[in-house]
Amino acid sequence: MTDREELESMCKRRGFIWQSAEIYGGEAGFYDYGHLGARLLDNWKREWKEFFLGLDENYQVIHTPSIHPYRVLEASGHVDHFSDVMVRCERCGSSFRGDQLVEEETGENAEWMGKEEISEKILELDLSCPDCGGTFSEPEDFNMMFQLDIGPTGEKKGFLRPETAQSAYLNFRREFRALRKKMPMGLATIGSAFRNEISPRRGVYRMREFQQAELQIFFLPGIHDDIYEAKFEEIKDTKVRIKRAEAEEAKEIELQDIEDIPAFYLYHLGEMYRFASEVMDLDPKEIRFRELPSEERAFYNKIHFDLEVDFDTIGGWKEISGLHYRSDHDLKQHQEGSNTKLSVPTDNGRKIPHVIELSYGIDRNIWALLDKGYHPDDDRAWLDLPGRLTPRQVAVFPLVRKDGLPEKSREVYDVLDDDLLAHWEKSGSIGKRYARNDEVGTRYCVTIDYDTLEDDTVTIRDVESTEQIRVSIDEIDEIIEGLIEGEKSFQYHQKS
RNA sequence: GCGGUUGUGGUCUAGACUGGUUAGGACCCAAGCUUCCCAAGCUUGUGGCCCGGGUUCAAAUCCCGGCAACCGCACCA
Repeated sequence: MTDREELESMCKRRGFIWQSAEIYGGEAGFYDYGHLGARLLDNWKREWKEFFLGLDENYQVIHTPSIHPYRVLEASGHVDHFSDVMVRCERCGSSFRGDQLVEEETGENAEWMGKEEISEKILELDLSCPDCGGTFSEPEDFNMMFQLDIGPTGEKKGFLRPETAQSAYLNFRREFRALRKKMPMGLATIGSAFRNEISPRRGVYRMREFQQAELQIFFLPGIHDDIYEAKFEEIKDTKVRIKRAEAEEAKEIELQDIEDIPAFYLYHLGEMYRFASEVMDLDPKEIRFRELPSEERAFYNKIHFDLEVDFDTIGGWKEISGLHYRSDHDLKQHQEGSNTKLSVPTDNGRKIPHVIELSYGIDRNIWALLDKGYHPDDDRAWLDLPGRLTPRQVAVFPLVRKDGLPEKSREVYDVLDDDLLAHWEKSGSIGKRYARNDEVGTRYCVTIDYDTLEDDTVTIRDVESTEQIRVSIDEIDEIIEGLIEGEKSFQYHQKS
C-alpha cells in the first residue's frame, strides 16, 4: 500500500511531478513535470500512439490549437451546459446551483434558465437557503471554461478548450477528404485541455490544465459493422473485469459473452483493456470497466464505460479513461452551428457519421503508473515501470572510483546512450547508486568491475529481483534492448 | 466556494502554547578521501522559518490579511 505523502515526496525529490509555480506558493490545479516525469509522459504518449493508431490504418493523429473560437463551443453545447447559475446564501455562505433549487421546488426542468429567469423564480417561489433558511444573493454565472479575448480589440471571444474532442470534430470534413473518404476514420489528438474547477483536489487527478489523449472514430452503424465484427473476432475471448450499471459487483467475463453491446464498441473496449494490462502492465485485479448508469452520463453518450484503477494514494477506484458511443450528436451540432455539410454519401442517401470516443486523461494514467508501481518497502524503495515507459532504462556505474573503472564505464555508457534512455553516475557507494536508481525505476544497472578489465564482461542487475547476470560488453546493447522489448526474460539469461 | 486542520533547508521534522543564545536534528545532495557489488565510514560544503502587513526594544513564535496543502461539504457538461 503506497502512502500518498511518500509518493509525492519521491516525485519531488527525484524529478517527477510537483506543484507549478511553487516558489510563488503555487496555484491550485496546476502541476509541473520534472526531467523524469516529462520523459515518462513522452514515453506514455509514444506508446499510446503506437498502440491505438496501430488498430487500423485509417486511424491518424492530428495536431490542433488549445483555443477554440466562441462559436465552436456554443455549437457543441459547452457554453450553455458547462455554465451553471450559482446562488449564494447571504447568511451562511453556502452556494447552490440555481436550476437545481428551482427544479426541487417546481419539479420542472430548469436547466435552460439564465440568471434572470432563476432570479425571478426565486422571488416568485420565495425560495430560501435549504441549510439555514437565509436569503439568497443575486444569481451569478459560473462557467467552467476559461474565456479569452482574441485580438487587440477584445471583440472576438474564445475559450481554452475544455476537452480535446472538439478539435477532431472540427477537422472531420477536411481529413475525410484528405484521407480519400475512407471509413471508419479515426482522428487522435494529444494535447492540453482546461477546466476552471471550483476546487481542484487529489494532486494530478483533477487539475485546471490537464492533458488528454483522445481517439475519435467516425463510422456508420449498419454499414461498417462487419469491419468491427471481423476485428472483434480476434479478441472476443479476452477476459475483462466489468461492473455493469445494474450490477453490485464487478465480474470477470469474456467479451463475447456480453450480448447487448455491438462489436464496434466491444472491440475498442477490449483494446483499451489490452493497453492497460499489456502496455501499462497494470495488474488485472486492480483495473476494471464500470458502466455508468444513465443518470451519471451525458445524454448524448449512448454507451459509456470508464476504465478505473484501484488507486492506493487517492482513495480507491477512479476513472483514468473512458469509452463513449456518442452517436451522431457531435457532427450534427457542428453541422448546424457552422452551416457546413458534415454528412457523407451512402447507398441510402447522405448520413451524418457516428462517433465512438476513446478518451484518456494522461496525467491520471501517469499517476496510475506511479501509484501502482511504487513500492516503498522497508528494506528498499523501488519503482516498477514497464521497460518501454520508464524514464531511465539503464544506468552504468564503475564499481569503485579508481584503477580506470570510471573511464571504462564511461565508454560503456556512451554505447548504451545511443539507443536507450541511459544514465551514468559514480558518486557514493555502489549500493547507494543501486538504491537511488531503484527509486526512480531504472530498469537495469550495469556495473563495470575488475573482471571487466580482464575479459570485457559486465554485470546487469534487474530492478525487480535485484539479481545479476554477467555478459560480454559486445552483446550488452542487444541484450538490454531484448529485455526491454520483452523478447527474452531476465530469467532466461540467468539460466543460459 | 464554505468549515476544520496545517505551512520551518531538497525531504522529514524539533522549536511556537509561555516572544529573547548563532533556528537544532535525521536523511538527501555536492566535492574529496576510502571502498572488489546492494543506502558503510571520515572530512568539507550548499541550503530554511509560505507571502504581506501589524504589535513589540525584540517575532519562526502573538494579531490581521492573502496564498497553498490536507480532510469534510458543495461542485465535477
